[in-house]
Amino acid sequence: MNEPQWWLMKSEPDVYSITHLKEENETLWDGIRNYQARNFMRNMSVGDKAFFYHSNCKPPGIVGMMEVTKTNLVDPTQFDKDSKYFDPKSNKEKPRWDCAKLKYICEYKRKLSLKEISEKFSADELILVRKGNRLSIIPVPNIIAKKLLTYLE
DNA sequence: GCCAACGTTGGC
DNA sequence: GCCAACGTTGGC
Repeated sequence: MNEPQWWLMKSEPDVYSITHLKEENETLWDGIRNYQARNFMRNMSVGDKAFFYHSNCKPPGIVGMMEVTKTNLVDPTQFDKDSKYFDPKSNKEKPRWDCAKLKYICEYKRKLSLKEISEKFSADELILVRKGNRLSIIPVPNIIAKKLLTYLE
């Protein structure tokens, strides 16, 4: 059994927050329309862990933990004409976008803000703190994940 | 295949 | 609202 890989997954709390996930227990992480982020998601394995990051809010930061429960799922929103994620260039024979299913693990008592993360990590260590980073899904090396956890627990 | 224009993300 | 950093698009 390999050690689970860690990820950092961003969501705007106005759209989907850790509270929503807690209520649902499990969610399809759909709407990813960036190829790099999609490719990262394709590399996820069941049992992997992810930090839930609230973006575009004050302050942005890590608020909880999730676990990957299913992978290689077709993102249904690409075929939904009423969805903002509808993609006319995709087709059911060869779907362009897929997603994973994530399960709620916990919400941290205290948010670890981007500011704190920036103070504790260098840009080399963590993609998240690199200026201009816009990826909504980021792999987190295990050693970095462990360091993050020491500030969260 | 190059590259300029344009769009998006997201912190500030 | 600004802007940096990319990704995407489309003309050539």
